[in-house]
Amino acid sequence: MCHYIRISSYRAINKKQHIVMAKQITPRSENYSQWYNDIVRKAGLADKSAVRGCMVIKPLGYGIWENMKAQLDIMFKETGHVNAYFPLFIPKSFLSKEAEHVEGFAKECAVITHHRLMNNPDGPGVVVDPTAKLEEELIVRPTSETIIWNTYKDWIQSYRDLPLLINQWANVVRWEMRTRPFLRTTEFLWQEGHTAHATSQEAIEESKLIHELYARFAEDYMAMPVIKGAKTANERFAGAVETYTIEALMQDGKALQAGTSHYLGQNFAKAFDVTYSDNNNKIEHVWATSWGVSTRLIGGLIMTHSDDEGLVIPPKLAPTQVVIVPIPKPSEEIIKVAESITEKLKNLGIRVKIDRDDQKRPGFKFAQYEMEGVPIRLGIGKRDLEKNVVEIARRDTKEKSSVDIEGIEKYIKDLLDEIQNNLFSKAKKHRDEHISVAESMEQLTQILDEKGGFVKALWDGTTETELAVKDKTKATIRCIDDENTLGTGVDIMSGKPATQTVLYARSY
RNA sequence: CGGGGCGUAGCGCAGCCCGGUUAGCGCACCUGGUUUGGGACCAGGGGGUCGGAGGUUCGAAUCCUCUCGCCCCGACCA
Repeated sequence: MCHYIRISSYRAINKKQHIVMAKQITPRSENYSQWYNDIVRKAGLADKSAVRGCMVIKPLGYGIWENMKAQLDIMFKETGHVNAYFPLFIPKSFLSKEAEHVEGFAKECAVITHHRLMNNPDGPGVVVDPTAKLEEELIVRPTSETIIWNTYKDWIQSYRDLPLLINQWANVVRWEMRTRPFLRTTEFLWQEGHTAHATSQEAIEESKLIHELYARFAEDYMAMPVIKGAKTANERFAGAVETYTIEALMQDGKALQAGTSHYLGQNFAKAFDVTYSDNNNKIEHVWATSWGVSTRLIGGLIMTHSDDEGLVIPPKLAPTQVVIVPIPKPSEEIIKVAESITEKLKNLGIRVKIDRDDQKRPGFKFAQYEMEGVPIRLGIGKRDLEKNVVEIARRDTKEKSSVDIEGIEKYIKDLLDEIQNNLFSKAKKHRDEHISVAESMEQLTQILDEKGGFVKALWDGTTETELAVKDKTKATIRCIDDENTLGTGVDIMSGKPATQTVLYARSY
């Protein structure tokens, strides 16, 4: 049976509409970061808040996060992890126990010094009560390694207690100089896994397992292709022996670090004196990992798929996958059909919504749902019902077609998969087209300026060279190429012998 | 913290330079009507201590001083 009766495109829009739309959302070509801000605000993902650097995550943004969280949580549990929850506050002294760790985070910590307010004796309002000063200040966690390892000390005695595989869903605070919605906010939501192992080998395997898991999540669920690799010493997490990263490429050619998994060696075990007895009753320090992804992923999602009409959400993460719009507005007859389709879709686990508003006109709603990134829109009007069809519009290609109501649920289920796959292929094509090779600094600079994206080059392995390149080009080493594609030769910056291939990019 | 810019209705802005009726416009909102297959139209209506404090003046959104906040660009970073 052929479902397609008519295919048309609504890419062509008249001049007046162009002007109307331009008022609503800045085109990417004009100003990419303004476009990003417009998407966040106008699609209703997040709002500014009264607090500097902090955002209100609105239902659409939070719905995407909930879907990400639900899937990641399944994946963590499938790999043997369990959830727990540790305090928001960390005693100041904990932070300084691991030298590199405190070095990395000290400059961006919110500090609690008092625990009570009082009426202002000199006027209206309240002031901090000076007598309520804390003996030891508390830090609002920028990450939880320290409080968790302080706890693990009591939990781990024997090799039988290992491995300890714990994740927590939490909020953290990092007092950044400059913030951007989702990409870098003062407070953000994330998950942080913290595991303890009996051997170095096991801990390394764990960190690689999660690295792999993150890449799978990014590609299969977010439809966001990523490059996997290790960070350089300079870019490593404060306190880690090795940091594995997934790096995505945004539409403007800048890279985004989308998730990191750290092998911590025995650094935290030693700092917090976490030891276990092995099966020979010998005392050893445990080996550790930590790993996290945050609401930053939503920023990555936006800059991977969305367009000048608004947000585009991959079906697997879309809070609403299908919206049904009665045309021109709800009637008893249309609602009856809509509800019957809804029922069938829900039975297949598809998230569907009927627009029951009777005020706005269809054109307005179409534009609105495109702005909000709903993957599939069904239009049902009298004209369709006469032919027993509905109009299907897909968000990714903006194609419209008429499809028989009979068997529509299967058609939609397949179409959701197709959209998911199409978004991934499109993003992958863009990413692949933006991986270049530079054999000289001139080439590197030229590629970064004209094309953007990842640029492979040989590196001599020194931080000095890495920083010199950053100074010259604003690009950093996003990760070390696992396969060392370029083999051996000389570093493009220093001219010294080089045995490692790295990927440079300007990044968020 | 450096360099730019901006605070006037929920949002976007004009007015300020050159002080002078009742502070205005678009969107949004409310009411009524006509409409309704790609962002409807007409009519009526509500909403403002002009970021805050002080000053100059008969009179301040407008001039002066101080202050608070925000945005963009850098350094920092997931």
